[in-house]
This record gives sequence, C-alpha cells and structure tokens, in this order.
Amino acid sequence: MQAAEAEWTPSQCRARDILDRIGDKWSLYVIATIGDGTKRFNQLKREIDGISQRMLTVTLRGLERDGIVTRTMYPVMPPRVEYSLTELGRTLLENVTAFVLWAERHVDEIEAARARYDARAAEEVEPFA
Amino acid sequence: MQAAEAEWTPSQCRARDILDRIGDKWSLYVIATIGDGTKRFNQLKREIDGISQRMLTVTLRGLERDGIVTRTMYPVMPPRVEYSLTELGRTLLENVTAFVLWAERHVDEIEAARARYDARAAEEVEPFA
DNA sequence: CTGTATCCAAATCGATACTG
DNA sequence: CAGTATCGATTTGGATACAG
Repeated sequence: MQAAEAEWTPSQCRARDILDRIGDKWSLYVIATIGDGTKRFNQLKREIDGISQRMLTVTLRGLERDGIVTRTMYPVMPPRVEYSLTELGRTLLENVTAFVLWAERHVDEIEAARARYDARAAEEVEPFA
Repeated sequence: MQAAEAEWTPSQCRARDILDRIGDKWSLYVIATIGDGTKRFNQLKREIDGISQRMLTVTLRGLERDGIVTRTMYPVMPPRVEYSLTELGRTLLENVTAFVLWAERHVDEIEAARARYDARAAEEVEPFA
C-alpha cells in the first residue's frame, strides 16, 4: 500500500494492537487506579467513575491477558479477588502517570482553547448578530 | 456525585474529558503521525492505516478545538490545508512518543503473555483432551 | 484536494437478572 | 463479593455521494 513510504509510522507497526488496547475507554483508568497497590474488584468499581461491572471485568481480563495485571483469587466465602500490576504493568504505569499529569497541568489551557474555538465557530454563523 | 469520596482518582478529576479525548480511537495516531512536521490531509490519511476520511476530519477537529493541532488553509485551487502541532501539542507528543516506544519495547513480551493466557484458557476447557 | 452530509452496519456499552 | 449471560439502546464508524 505505502511501499514508496520509507518512513515508519506508528499506525503500521507491530505495536498497533497494543496501542489500540491502551487506547480503549477504560484501560488507562484501571491502570492508574490500581497504581502501586492492590485493589479488589468492587473497590475498583467504586473508584472508577462511571464504569460498569461488565466493562471493568472486560478491561481487567484484557489487561491480565496482556500480562499487565495479575489476578489473585482467594477461595473463601464470600470470594475475595485482588488485582495488582505486574512488573511490566508498573513500567506502563509510569507512562500513564506522566500522561495524567500532563492532562492535569494543561487542563486550563485546553479548556480555554475549547472556549475560543467554540466562540469562533458561533461567530462564523452569526458574524454581527 | 462522589462528594463522599475524599480520595483523588484520575477518573474523577477535571482532566477526565481530556484523557478521554486522547483515549479515543485515533487521536494518538494522528498526533504521532503529524509529529514535528507539517502534513496535509490526504498525506495523513495515507499514513494512518485504516482511518476513514470522516474519522480523520472528526479527530483533527477535536484536536484543533483542544489547541493541540493548528490548521492552516491556503485559499488556492485545489485547496491546500496543512496540519501541525501547536506548542501544547508538542509537549503531548513527548508523552505519545514515550508510549509508542514502550509498546514497541514490550511487544514480544506482551504477545508471549497473550499466548500463555490463551493456552491456559484452552486448557481449562479441555483439561486433558 | 479537502472536506460535509447522509445512511446504515457493527461494535460498544449499561441495565438487569442470575450464579458460585 | 465477584463475577457471567443476555438483551436492547446508544455510539461509533465506514461507505457513498456530493460540494467548494
């Protein structure tokens, strides 16, 4: 397709499906919320605003499959399951944290940019109303 | 909503909608593909594998609105439009790049983890087949 | 070339009910 | 408590047609 394209692009490399996974709706939050510690299922559910039981399960399974999260089940009643990051997961956590910090640092700047953009768009519709 | 929640979690902070934006399907690739340079619309479309015209437009508008991408239009025929990162966008690019590099560095490890997980899952269905 | 508009298919997601 | 199963609503996204 892009045989003439000598340059490397992220969307064409082998890491694509890994990037896609992290780019899903919840993985980033799950990783950030587990953090350095150990968390139980419902604890995560409470702390991640808006996530449904289903999506937490699906996301955790995906991260477990990728070797980013470990799942430890204690065969007691009621069941107790603990999640924490693997060593690999903790290297990813550094990136996630950097990213969250970036967002925090620039939240005002971005909201201002949005306001400017929206005002500009409204103006173009009604220039001098 | 979460007034009783004293603890800070990334999913409840003001940066939430910013993180959500970057976590969409294409933003990361668009940012990485524009990179330090300047790219035209169809150039991006060619280099980002699998993106449709519609989604490239939608993603670029979102990034432009957030002040991450600038759009420069030359009023010629045929139209020529160039996209590049703003200063803010370039600070984000650093995070994106770190993230892409992380994925590249660990792609083998993750694929191995996936294979292990899948083998394990198959085993549990047919323990000694 | 760089879009916008419309329509439709598919994936995603949340609510609910149920299980060990 | 920690899930699984199912279903319907919503969202997303691709294909197509068309415009400046």
